[in-house]
Amino acid sequence: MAKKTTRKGCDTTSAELKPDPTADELAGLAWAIAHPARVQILRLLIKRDACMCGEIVSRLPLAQSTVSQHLKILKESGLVQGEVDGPKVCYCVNEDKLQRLKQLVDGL
Amino acid sequence: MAKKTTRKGCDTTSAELKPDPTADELAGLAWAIAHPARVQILRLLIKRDACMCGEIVSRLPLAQSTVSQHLKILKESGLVQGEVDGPKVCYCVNEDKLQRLKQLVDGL
DNA sequence: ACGGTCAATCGTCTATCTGCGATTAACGAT
DNA sequence: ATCGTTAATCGCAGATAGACGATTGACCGT
Repeated sequence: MAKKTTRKGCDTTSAELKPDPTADELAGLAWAIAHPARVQILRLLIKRDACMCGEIVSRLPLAQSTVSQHLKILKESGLVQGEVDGPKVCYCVNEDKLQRLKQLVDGL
Repeated sequence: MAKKTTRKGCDTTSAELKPDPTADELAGLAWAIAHPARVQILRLLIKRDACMCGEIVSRLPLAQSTVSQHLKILKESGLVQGEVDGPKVCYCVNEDKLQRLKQLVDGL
């Protein structure tokens, strides 16, 4: 079987999938910004309009716990990192990861 | 304790959130590629290594129905469009949307 | 008209996301 | 040591994603 016409000269015998680690990397980073609230949070941090969780809460129509959750997701993606500053936490963008995201998207 | 009562009532002081429609737009496009399988599908279509659903199925370790679901999501995002070609459907990338995604990410 | 091929949809199941209030934990200041 | 501020976590609920097999639908050939 597998008599499908050679569509593009590429191996028609099913190359299966290559490990393609960048697919997971890109998907993970994209997932981090796949929610409007997280996009807005990220933008606030990029523009340095906000830095602490409380500031973000006051700018978004979301509860503090919800914002904290989104921040957690952003942190896990690596796009954002938090520096403990006393009882507060100052969040800032991880420029390297942000550039990596741009690079991966641009290379699509 | 204090009085966290009027949580949403005391927001008037700050700028709240700007409508920021691009946040939703970016989140929507990011969501489309927020899954490794969809990243790989998109890449196959970009490289034109594959065009039909069946071809994609043979390259990914996923069932046909699952691939069809992912294609549906990609279509709904606008990144991909399908042209009916007889009993088959030839999927191809919507370059405009792809460029828009790159633009939005780059503008972060 | 009838199969055969291809893709979409249906139904189901599990796992995760999203949101919130309430609670807990960490820290600085008094 | 205690209090007030700030953020993280817990527990709960509803909604949705993700995967699959099975079915349905569309279309081309004979």
